[in-house]
Amino acid sequence: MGRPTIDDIARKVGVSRGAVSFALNGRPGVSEETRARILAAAEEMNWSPHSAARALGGARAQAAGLVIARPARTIGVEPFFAHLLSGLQAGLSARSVALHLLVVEDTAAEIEVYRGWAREHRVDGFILVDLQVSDPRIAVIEELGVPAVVLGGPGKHGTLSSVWADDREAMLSIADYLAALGHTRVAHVAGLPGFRHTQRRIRALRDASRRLGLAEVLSVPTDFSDAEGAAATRSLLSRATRPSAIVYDSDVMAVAGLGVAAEMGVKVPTELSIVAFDDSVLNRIVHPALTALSRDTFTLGEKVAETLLETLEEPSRPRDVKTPTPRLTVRESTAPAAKAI
Amino acid sequence: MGRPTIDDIARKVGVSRGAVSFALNGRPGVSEETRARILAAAEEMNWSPHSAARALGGARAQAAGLVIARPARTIGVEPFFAHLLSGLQAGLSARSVALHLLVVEDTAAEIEVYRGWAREHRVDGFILVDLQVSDPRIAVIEELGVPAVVLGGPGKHGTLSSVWADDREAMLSIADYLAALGHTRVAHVAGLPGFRHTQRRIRALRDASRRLGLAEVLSVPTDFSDAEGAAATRSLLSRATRPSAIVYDSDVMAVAGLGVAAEMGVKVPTELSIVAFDDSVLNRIVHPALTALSRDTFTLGEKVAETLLETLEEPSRPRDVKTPTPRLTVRESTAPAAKAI
DNA sequence: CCGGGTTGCTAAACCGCTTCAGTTTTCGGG
DNA sequence: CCCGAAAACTGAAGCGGTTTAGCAACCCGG
Repeated sequence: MGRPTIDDIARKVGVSRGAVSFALNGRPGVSEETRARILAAAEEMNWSPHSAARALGGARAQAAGLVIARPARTIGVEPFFAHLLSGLQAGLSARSVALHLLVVEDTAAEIEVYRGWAREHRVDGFILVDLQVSDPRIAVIEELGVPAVVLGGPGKHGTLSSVWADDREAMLSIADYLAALGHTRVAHVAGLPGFRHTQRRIRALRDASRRLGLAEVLSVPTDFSDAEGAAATRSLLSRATRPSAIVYDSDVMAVAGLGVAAEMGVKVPTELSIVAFDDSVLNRIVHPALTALSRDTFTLGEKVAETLLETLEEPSRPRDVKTPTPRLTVRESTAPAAKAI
Repeated sequence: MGRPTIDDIARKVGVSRGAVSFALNGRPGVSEETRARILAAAEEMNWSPHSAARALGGARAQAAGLVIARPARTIGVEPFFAHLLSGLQAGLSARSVALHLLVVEDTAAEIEVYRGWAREHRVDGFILVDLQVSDPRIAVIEELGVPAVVLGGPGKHGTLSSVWADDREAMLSIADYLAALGHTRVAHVAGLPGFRHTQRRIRALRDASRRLGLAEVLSVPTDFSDAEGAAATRSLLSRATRPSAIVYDSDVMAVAGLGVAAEMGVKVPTELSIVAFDDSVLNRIVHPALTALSRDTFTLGEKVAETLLETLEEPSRPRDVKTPTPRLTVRESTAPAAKAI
């Protein structure tokens, strides 16, 4: 015989199907005594609900959807996503909600997937990452009427929940630290200019440099790849007055930059300080180890999961969660600025 | 009004529900003319099937399950999984099969998830990774009667399909290359001894060293972490007669090892050659760039997806797919052995 | 012109669970 | 001891598809 159904249990216990359903879902309508017998029988028969059948009656699909729009081969270069995923998992699986994951090439494809999944009732909610400056996805999700949480903020995005860390404040703390070390010529190898957090970081650094009286900050946008990170570094270090400190928007680019410094004979940290805006093993295993902003991506993922679950419960009340501002982990790649060039 | 259902289409076209189902699924039972009208209506109404409803009637869930049993925080340290995921996605989404992903702490939990997902009909098939020496999961999956493909081979695993690369041959090619460079004292920083591929690599290297007349090879097992990779390297380089070449079972450990060499003043590649058994940006961005065995993990993922889809079609006939043996990409970390110590 | 096989379609059952309108039982208050 | 309300439970409808049995119309050969 196949998997046991709710009917099998009903027959065995000698009650109706409805009663079994009530008992198994902890709703009123059955006596405690009957409930206990039903639960025992279910346990004994090793029953578990057929997820599809449940989802049919308009109920939850018990799944969340995450679509990542990046060229497939570049994914996983940074540990960021993997950590985020782990955290998401941890948060979701606690309530046995599964994660539907898809990697697509671009935002257009991403939006199509949202449409499809919503129509097919495959998921109960979405998680949006890589928030863009003027993000077309927000409107679509709102139109679909599916709960969602946006990673990256700050502030609400229409009716959607959001979870965010204060990139601005984080960048300011880096600037403060470098200024305190005596650096005046600070450069910035940024990420994709279309991303919201890239813009926030660029602006924060510029503001800080004004306040601290640093020379004009140079922010170079890249596509987050190691190749562009290296290229940007090469160009920065080739300038007549080269920067004494560089902030990188990702760990991969920071490591690539470190390599370029070595290649060009620029000593780290005596001649050049390096700070990565993201932490992972990568920063630890190179020499010198890189000073980095440690945000706990795993916990961030958990937070996102939690927020999504809450939003599912109460779709009418979107959340706005700020996560702790990441702190600087100082390692060997930062030192006081050299007196002369 | 909510999403259109098959009934709406039937009403609109003026046929029965069954006819619509036939038409939409390309089965005989309707005339070409009616079929065309139904398809047009479905298109116009922007209909798509409710996945749960479909899954109910015993049909496919259109999802594959992947459970990874590793401590959540260590996941994503290596790009391997991310690349594999991307490839899987590419392969599965071509036929719009989704991927159910879960990260758990250990094999026991992993097995529980398989049981649950199978009972709940959440997935049509499983993908097993990190094949262990005597793997308890195989028997469980077989007992559950759910199609699956095992990544890591060689050979069939009971009734399950498998996809594998020839680790043995790959390791032999590394040994041959190192021997040709004149290295006689080769060491090996291996991965988890419980994994099948770790054992195969260790054995292959030992066999090769006999054949090539190298000194006894030292294989040090680790947990794949950068910390243990560094520790193993430190211990190897502290020996009275230290190795002139080290092969690492992962890129992360290789980079960590490179760091230790620098820390101990051992010059790479003049005094020590380093080879990584796995390739990624990591190997490219450090200096010197690491010679590595490049397996195309993305394509591997695609292959796994493809194999799973085939197995779903014909569960009775398990596949056994061998992928191309990875090739050595030589960079700057390998050189002829120094004449004297 | 009739019998038998196709073809094209309909109606209804079914998948496993939830939910809701009722019905029966229990129980407390007057 | 009766009445009404609450509690416990039943039975059936419904969710959105697939599938099967059945039926009418048509085609063809003898």
